[in-house]
Amino acid sequence: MIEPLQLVRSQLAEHGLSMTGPRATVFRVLASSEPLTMRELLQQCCPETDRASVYRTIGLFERISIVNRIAVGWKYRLELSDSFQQHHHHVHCLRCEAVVSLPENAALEQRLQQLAKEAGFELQDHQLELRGYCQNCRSHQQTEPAVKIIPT
Amino acid sequence: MIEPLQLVRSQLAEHGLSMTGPRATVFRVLASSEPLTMRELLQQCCPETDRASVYRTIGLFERISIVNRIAVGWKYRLELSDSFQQHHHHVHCLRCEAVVSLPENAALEQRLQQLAKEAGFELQDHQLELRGYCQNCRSHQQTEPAVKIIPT
DNA sequence: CTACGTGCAAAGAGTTTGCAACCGA
DNA sequence: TCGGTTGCAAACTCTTTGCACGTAG
Repeated sequence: MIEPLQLVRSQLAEHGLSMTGPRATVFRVLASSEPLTMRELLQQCCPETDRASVYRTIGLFERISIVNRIAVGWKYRLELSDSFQQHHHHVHCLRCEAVVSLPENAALEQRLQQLAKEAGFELQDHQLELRGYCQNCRSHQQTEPAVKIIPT
Repeated sequence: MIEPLQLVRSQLAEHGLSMTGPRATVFRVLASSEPLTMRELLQQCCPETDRASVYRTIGLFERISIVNRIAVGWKYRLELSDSFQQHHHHVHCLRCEAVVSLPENAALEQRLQQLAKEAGFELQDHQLELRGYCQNCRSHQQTEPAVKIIPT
């Protein structure tokens, strides 16, 4: 992997756009961790960078394929695209909320390709999220009432 | 399949809650179509029913597993849970936005189970979204510029 | 120099909450 | 009757936009 920031700079240049402070900040923050929520990203970028710029940068990065929005639960998170890290999926612990990356799996990818084809679709992209309980949470799990009542 | 509304009524009863007009409306609307965005659901329920009640009902239905929020793109949509329709996944056309249900696929489900297990997770649930171009859109597709510039 | 970018403030969506009136079992 | 429910309005959170100033190439 070459200097990733340079890759971003050149992607921007291809579109006649330039590398700037806010863009570098957003990239750096995303590069340093697991997928982030927008809230977390904002917390790490502001007030050094304005919220609006973070939103604009994310929008731009998505359009030129530097960033992906992925679904975790029904909320989205942001992570660098497959140009910056290997294609992968996530497992998400329903108790501790941990998000873990799964190793790439060629057989799975191939099967999905096949599935789409059978439905008459030309597959461009996909996202998969597994949800369950991680090893740690399973051992510390307390017994739960059979029927949970959570009104309103 | 028995009268689905009765099933909802009994699920509610189990939690000491009751079937009401707004709840029936939300259920009926969801039962009659492909996964809806919250906006679409609101359009079909209001003003007959208040927005707040729709939100509250969806929240409740999720907690007692009548409704699922699924990710389509990075936005969510609402659909009835697997108690009311067979477990399935979706393909989503990137051009015409159509959302199509895929037939259940046992081999795939099994493989996912396996994958999670290898990562030390006990799989509870999962969601998969395929994205691509449907047959129709592929034939009508126009040539696109190699590099799209979409500033700001 | 000039088009692209930024911060700030205000406007817009989308969603939640407090409260008094209402209703289903 | 008595909690659970609802409508309404207000409050909040998240995201987008207009504009004048700043800046990379």
